[in-house]
Amino acid sequence: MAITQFIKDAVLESISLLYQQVLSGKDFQINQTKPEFQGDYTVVLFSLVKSLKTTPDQLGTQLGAHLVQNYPQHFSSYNIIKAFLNLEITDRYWIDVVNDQCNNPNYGKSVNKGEKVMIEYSSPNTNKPLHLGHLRNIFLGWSIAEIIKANGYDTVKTCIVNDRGIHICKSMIAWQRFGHGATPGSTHTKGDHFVGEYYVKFNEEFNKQVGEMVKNGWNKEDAAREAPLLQEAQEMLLLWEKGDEKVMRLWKMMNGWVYEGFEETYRRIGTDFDKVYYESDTYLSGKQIVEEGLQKGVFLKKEDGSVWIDLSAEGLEEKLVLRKDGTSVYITQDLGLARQKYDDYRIDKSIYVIGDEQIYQMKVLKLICQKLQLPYADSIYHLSYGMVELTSGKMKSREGTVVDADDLIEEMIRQAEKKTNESGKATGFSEKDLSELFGMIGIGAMKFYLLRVDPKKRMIFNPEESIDLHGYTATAIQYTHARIKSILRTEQPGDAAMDEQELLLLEKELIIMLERFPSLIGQASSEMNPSVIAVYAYELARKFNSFYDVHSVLKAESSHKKNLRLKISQMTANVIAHSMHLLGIRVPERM
RNA sequence: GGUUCGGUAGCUCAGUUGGAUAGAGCAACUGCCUUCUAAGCAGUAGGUCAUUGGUUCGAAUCCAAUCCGGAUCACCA
Repeated sequence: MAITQFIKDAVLESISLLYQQVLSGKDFQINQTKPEFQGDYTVVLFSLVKSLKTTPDQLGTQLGAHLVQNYPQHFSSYNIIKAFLNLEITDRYWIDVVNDQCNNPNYGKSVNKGEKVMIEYSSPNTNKPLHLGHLRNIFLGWSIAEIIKANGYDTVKTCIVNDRGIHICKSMIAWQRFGHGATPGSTHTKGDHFVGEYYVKFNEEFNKQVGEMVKNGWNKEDAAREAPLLQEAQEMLLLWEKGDEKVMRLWKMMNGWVYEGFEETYRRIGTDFDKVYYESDTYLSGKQIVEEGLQKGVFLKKEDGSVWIDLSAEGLEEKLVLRKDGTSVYITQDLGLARQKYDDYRIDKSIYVIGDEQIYQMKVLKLICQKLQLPYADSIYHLSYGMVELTSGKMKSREGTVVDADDLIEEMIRQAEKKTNESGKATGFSEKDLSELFGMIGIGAMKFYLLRVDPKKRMIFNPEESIDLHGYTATAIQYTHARIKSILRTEQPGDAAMDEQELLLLEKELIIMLERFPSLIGQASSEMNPSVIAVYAYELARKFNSFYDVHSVLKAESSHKKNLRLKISQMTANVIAHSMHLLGIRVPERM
């Protein structure tokens, strides 16, 4: 049990004995004691004095004395300042925490809750390579899945690939007309980039055509609608929907190239999915739901045949769910996919990691499901995150200011290599270990950079400056881990139970931080916020470095002390590694 | 305009769900490698927590209004 929970329970029990009143844990607060005061945890008495009809001083004195007397193995002393009851926890308690948990590989994890959570993230288009925005999405989704898993839920990581539609046909047309049979292999280009180039090519050629048509007297809008290239793409989309063999073959081939490219990127950044959905498989299934909705009277059909839902009672407008020609719109597909997910996995919660630009869309999706009284309606949760912007403003593909994921990854690994070589510590590694180390550092820095801030805030990335490897970074945390491992390679903690001994301030502060880890996972999980873990991991590393600077582990004052410090070090390394794992960041043994 | 998210040090961000004198990193400056890894540590400097009012023992945190910035409100995906 977490110490804060223990204190709460003890205070409640004491109050019921001393005042014959039953209160709840919500009636008061436990905080960490500020460093300028004596004590470890503080009971804030203000909120209690009124209902107990007493003064802070009196309550504090009675409570403090009672706690110290009745829980001597937990509380060693107390003091009262204003209405703050500062409690000092016994060294014995902290030492036991280290003794019990220092080598527990499951420290921090909760028992299985028997509920299943699906997390959808990444969800790329097949005609554009991944960019910085996707990276934030992917890192967030993967990390939240791991955090939720550690908190005792079963998780299903998933991804919906947007692999059909007019935009895909555009790259196909461009490749047919301008590709001259080139392939990723023949041009030594990564598949997703290769296809992305043809999408760009299409738009260039299309704009050229429109420009010429305008010169020949067309008005701009008509030209944009009637341009032969676009006509071709639309014809191809019709053929695709009919399942035309030639078109399907081309589509599969080009998508295959894209997937190979994506796979490579996913592999480099260490991301995976348990289940991948393809829009081409699911886009039709929403129509069935529309049919059911019409029967239930939730949807209404207009004279032209289009189908709508009236959300004015919910403060929104009428929304179209099916076009008059019977084809589906975006929300129709979402409805289909939501059902598919539930049918496949019977999930208790369905998290969508999608940018905050789609808040409205997701709100509508959930509302419609609720109106249809679908069993999974309330399980839908949109985890919206802010866009990544550049110092120069938004990323715009048209202006070539998109930060490409693969470029950034490569740049980061180069940085890691450069820094490592500068440090002169690259000796004694095999070629393979070195390149693995550069990957850990470079990709770790990138992940940490994107995960350390609150997901819902938009963030600004400066492409002129590379992501730092000093200060509040993954690198500093990884470095601390390597430092500890270096100690543990020299000597492992012994098995002997530790005698009664007094903890020094920094030793105790470290243990207090380590003790908080499980409840932090709980917090990060319920907030769905990896930055909670990132902040914690850095603070822990910082605290250890402060400790390391002042106290020697291997040359401790006594063998008891040495053993204690070895155990603290071991536990710190484990908690750092676990925290970083929750962020998708690996930690090196040496660096 | 409606809805919604944000505004904290020069810059990038924390702030334990309302608690004690608001904290980190970067950038600047000063110290610390004959010591278990200096990718580190210790320190200096930097603040009208957008503004105003309210709620109460107590507000960066909650409420209201205002200002500034983003997103969104498609028979686009």
